[in-house]
Amino acid sequence: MGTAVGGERSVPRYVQIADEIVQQIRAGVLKPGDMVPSESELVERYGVSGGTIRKAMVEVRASGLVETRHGKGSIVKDRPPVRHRSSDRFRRSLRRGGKAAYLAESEQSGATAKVSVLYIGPMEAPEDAARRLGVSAGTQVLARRRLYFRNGTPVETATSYLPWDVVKDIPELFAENPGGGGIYARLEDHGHEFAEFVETLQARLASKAEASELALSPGSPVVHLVREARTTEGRVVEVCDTLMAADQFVFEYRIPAAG
Amino acid sequence: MGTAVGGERSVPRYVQIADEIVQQIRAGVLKPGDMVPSESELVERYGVSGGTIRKAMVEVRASGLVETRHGKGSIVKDRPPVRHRSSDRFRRSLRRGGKAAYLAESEQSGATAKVSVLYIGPMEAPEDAARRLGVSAGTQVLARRRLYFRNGTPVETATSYLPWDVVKDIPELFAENPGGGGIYARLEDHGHEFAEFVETLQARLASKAEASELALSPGSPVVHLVREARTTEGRVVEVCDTLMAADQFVFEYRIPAAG
DNA sequence: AAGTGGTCTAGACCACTAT
DNA sequence: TAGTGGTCTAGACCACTTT
Repeated sequence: MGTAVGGERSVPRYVQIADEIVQQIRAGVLKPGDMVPSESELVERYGVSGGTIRKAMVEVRASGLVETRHGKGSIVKDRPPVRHRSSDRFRRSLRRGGKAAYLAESEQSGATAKVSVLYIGPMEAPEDAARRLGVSAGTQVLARRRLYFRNGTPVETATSYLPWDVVKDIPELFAENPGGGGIYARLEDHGHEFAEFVETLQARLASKAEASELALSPGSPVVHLVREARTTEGRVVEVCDTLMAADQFVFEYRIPAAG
Repeated sequence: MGTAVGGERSVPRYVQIADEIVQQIRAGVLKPGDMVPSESELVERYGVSGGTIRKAMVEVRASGLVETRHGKGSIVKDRPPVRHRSSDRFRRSLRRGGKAAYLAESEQSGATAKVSVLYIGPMEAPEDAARRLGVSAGTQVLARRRLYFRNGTPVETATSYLPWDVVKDIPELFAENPGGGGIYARLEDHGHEFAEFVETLQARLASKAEASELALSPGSPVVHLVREARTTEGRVVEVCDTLMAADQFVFEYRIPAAG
């Protein structure tokens, strides 16, 4: 029945249990790849009801140390060193190497990387992208939608929007692999010289749909990053809208003091 | 009893209810300052048990649109236009104005801003800050710890660490108000010319302690930003470690394409 | 079929806030 | 004191995974 201890300690039992489990992971008692004991086993071990264990596991999941799958159980996640996403990645000199920024960065940090192309083709520009491109909402643009994997798990979705008049004469931009240096190199090949990239970031919790696309537990934080690529003529020729699992990325920006 | 509908719709009842409440807020049926109906009232209205409403309200809180206080209820939050934290804030020309970056930015977006100084004085450098400053851990440095408010609620904590040999001859750096242009202006007054600022950002969920310091619901996302201020001599003369409520900030960075 | 997590119930007691 | 959210229970049924 509803005994409800409460009076003794101010910290709730489910938090205590969650902390204990998290500590076991951090201390290495539970190693990456190990299964966390099942909820019914935890009910026995701690002598509490299922609901309490359930709440505790919600907390444990929020720590990001564990991944839970429905009929299976909870498994301790690998803790890959987070990827360093630097503003240097758009420097012209680093594009010459041939590899796209993502693959280069990932392999440098010793992880396997994969890109899966979800869609390349015409699309009516969403409102935000249209505004940034300087066209009216609903105008047809080229969309390039990708899903990025790291060590086999999806970590980032990205959709690039490019004005149709810019892309219509550049067939490489319709290919899955646009060639060495990525789409920015192709755009510069065709006379669009870049002046700067402007990135805006906002962190928030993933929606249900986003969480499932990135294989995150609900309530996981994500970073929403939108990049505008501006040419020396002052035109935005690409808007890239990306959503990233927050625990997989550290962002680095260098800001010159001059001016 | 445990009837457990389940079979009919795949989307759980508590999610449906949460979405309905969130929609009412977004549509303006519930306006900022309004109280959300009490949980027991929602139990009646939706004909479900308390536990289901409870879970729904957890979802609603996760949206960031609502603030819940214990014996009181849930109130619809003001949705101030998020503050645009631009990389321009460190340009020398914008420092001359006299105001510190934070106050200027906030007032520009029509919000009341306040800074509360928590501590200014000597401190043993934490490991991360020491490494970035190029001193050994535990070395004495000057720490300046502040709490920033926006419209009366805390949104950001920031701690600056500066090497003792740099600050010992600059008395203004020990004052609550270091004068026009902030500490960067004072450092330049004393011959430390800045070359660049390097910021690293990571988003994650707030710990229990952090949540209470920033008056956030547990499970709210925060952004951890660390800035290094580098002089033309290649020395890091300040490390600023800040923690921000994620929903209060949009970050903007401009990246030159040259190089 | 057995075991796992996911949803839901109906009711208890506690702690905080108002009056 | 009345009303609110916060914790907890004991048990039900469902959906997914594995054997």
